[in-house]
Amino acid sequence: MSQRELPPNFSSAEVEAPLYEKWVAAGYFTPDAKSEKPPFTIVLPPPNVTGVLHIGTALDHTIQDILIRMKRMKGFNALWLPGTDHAGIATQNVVEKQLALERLSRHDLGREEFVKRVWQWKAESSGAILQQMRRFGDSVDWTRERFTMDEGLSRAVLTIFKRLYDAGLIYRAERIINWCPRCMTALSDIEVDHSDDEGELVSIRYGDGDDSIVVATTRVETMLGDTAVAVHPDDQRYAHLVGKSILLPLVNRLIPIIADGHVDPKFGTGAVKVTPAHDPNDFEIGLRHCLANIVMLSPEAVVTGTNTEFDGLDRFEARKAVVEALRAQGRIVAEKRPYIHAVGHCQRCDTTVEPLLSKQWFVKVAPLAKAAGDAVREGKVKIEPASLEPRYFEWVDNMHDWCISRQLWWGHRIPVWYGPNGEVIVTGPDEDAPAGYIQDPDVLDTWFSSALWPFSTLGWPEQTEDLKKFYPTSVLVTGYDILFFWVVRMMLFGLFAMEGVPPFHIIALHGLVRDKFGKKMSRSKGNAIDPLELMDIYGADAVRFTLARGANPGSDQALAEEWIAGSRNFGTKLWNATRFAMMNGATISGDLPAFETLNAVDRWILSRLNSTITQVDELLEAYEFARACELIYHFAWDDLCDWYLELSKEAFATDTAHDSKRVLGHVLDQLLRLMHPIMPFITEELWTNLTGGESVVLAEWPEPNATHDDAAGEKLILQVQEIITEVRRFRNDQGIKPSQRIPGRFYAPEEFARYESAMRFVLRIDYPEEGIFAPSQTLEIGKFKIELDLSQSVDIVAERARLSKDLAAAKKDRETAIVKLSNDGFMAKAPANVVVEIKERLAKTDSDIERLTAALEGLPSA
RNA sequence: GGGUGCUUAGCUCAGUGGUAGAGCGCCUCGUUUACACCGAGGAUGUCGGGGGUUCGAAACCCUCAGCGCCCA
Repeated sequence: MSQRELPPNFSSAEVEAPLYEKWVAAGYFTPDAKSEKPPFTIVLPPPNVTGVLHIGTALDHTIQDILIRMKRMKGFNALWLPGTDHAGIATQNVVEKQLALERLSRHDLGREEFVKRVWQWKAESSGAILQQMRRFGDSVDWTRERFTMDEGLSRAVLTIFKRLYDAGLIYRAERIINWCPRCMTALSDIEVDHSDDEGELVSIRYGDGDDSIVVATTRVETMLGDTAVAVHPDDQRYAHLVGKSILLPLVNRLIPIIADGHVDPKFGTGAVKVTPAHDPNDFEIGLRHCLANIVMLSPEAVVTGTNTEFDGLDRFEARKAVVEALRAQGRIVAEKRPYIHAVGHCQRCDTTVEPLLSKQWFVKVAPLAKAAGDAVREGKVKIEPASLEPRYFEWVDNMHDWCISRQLWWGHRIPVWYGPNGEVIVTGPDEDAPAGYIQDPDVLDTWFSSALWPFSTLGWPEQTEDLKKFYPTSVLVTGYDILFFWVVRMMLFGLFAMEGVPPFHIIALHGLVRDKFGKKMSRSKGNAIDPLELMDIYGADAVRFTLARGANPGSDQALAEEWIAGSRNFGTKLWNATRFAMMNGATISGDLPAFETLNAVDRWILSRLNSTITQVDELLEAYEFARACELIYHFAWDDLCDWYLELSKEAFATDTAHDSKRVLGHVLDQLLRLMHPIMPFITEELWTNLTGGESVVLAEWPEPNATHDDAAGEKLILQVQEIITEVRRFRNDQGIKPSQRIPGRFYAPEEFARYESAMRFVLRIDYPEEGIFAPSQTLEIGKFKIELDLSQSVDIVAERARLSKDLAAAKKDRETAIVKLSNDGFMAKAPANVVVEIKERLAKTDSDIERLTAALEGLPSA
């Protein structure tokens, strides 16, 4: 093992990429399914093939990599399985846009050619995010990379579809679905984003005279498809009209007035128009009253089949035209404008979604959702943090049937075939439909195949070695924002396909990354942060540490570039500390000297290391990444750099530090291991240089050592720190430059004697020269006293201010303590250790006050 | 409308009953045998308002106010 001197700075740009390739080439990230080691599995939430690494993904990956790297170091057979999602609509849109540049539509190519074209696009231009993951340091197993449309996963899709169909859990029906007139496909509820938009609430009078009734709507054009007017059964205002019919304006069709308990008599006039083919609530009313369903919009959202002048108009043009026509008839009773109401938009293209009656395939979710809810209720699956459980239950307990058919070409084609005489058959893998049967043209919702991800990627439905070894997965890490899109669906299908074995033991949810003021990032606001740019400037480690440091379970975090710079600075600090340690001979060879034989500074840093290891391990296991990072940061920067190295410099300089070299080597070795999951690159570079080992990726995770717990030693060093801080404060208040050396004499209790030279070194206080030493100032800190010979006169005013401030603080502390101790209730009820603590505090303030008062009186008057 | 959070230093946030914390920012000093991407020192808070429980409340309960998210 040969140690070389490190350069003065860590060059992330040069070092990171080669390190990553070294890891991959060495096969560190590829677990062996035959290994006897216990498995630990995470499946990567598959990014869209069209995707890039944005800041939210970076957080998600940071957390997963921390867990995987830690478990790998702990001796688990750790698998982090990567892959991508075919992302039906998103990908189809990308390729359609390309075609548009050639003035072609997908219909010009035809289905087969178009799909070929998408595959070609995937082969050529997808996978940017996979390269970005390498730069980020993700320790995924690339040999197991999967794609939701590769052959194995497609077999899984066919298998589960058939099983669900045979179990009666997939059916085809006419229902109101969300229709995107631009994408020309159905959408599931969660693919629709609701926003409060400005619209217009129009009140229209149907009928005339005593038999007229006023209804209100924001989608006036749908009145062309009305088949009833509904009122509440108990509403006396309309009791005389129920059962009668009324003439629908413009269309001149007679429609019934019905009573239905669903109508809210307090909203508007208490009467509503019923358009069963264009509104989910109206559809339900229609079913209860056997109303006709009149579809009055084409798939392009153009008015059609109403036999009115409005046929051929786009829905928004028709809205205006119908209002004008009604106005001409004097039927507009009121117009409220602007009227803010929730409007659904297509998640992919933002087009206003149209609720439309349509024949689609659905998953019957009730029994599946019950099982998914129970798995969490029974504790088979834990949600971290538990505070997000109510959201999960709220969703699974009220889940609507899931519309799974999409009128797209890119995706898993629905394995249903229709025979010449209306037969319907479903084909599993390796099954063919009889001749003359025609396959359903639609494809499945993208989330249908992603719902299988935790087991389809491991080889299911085959009983592969991987499946046996790595299922169920250990923990699923994702943002709470896709709990419903994805996590719930994996629960539904996983429990069904795997006979009640849930797809993961733990669901660990994190929040969203926001800008430095806590606002949502968006391109339009210009506050979006690009992790790739930041990696270029500060390195992947800095981005990772910043994200981990902000990751409190389940809650959002704010992010600013200067905080990433701070993390980079932390890396540099660690780099220089290790560099300095190596220059001073820090080593890991030989046994660690017996703890009792070490000096208190060495014992102290080992004791601090020990509690840091213990707590960081607990916190990481509890998904408390922010708190774990905080502890690491303070141990490394404050304890190690600012105190241990400073207090040890004198010994290193005089080469009296044989044991300390071994201790320092040990501390750095352990610290670098502890930090490696969070900052993999810099720790690898430092650790291999320090130890000569092959790679910290494979190093064992630090174990706490109970024999290194040293409360007494920690207390002693704490006092040393207090003394040093007090003297520094004095020097600072007196305007004495840090570099100026001062003669001084120490009067210290026995236990400090051993550290006098270290303290003198740090404080720049020289031993007094006999005969010349003329003390002009005395400082007392507890039982510790220093006499200083100040060549210049003491700044009396500054010194009085300093002492007065301390005196005031001591008096205030004394008051607080006395109030407590003279309180009978406190004395009777407070626990003994608290009482003792307060008494000690009182004693300390008493002596401080005495000392400070004397010192103040001893000052010459100004 | 239903559910669920949040309100602590200038900013972003930790802190689940025992003397209020961190990072960044701010002020002063500084070419110390690692590091200026640094060091030393310092300033800054009636912990949203009010009430209650308790010997003791930033923390537990009630209430009011403001902000947010999810679902309808």
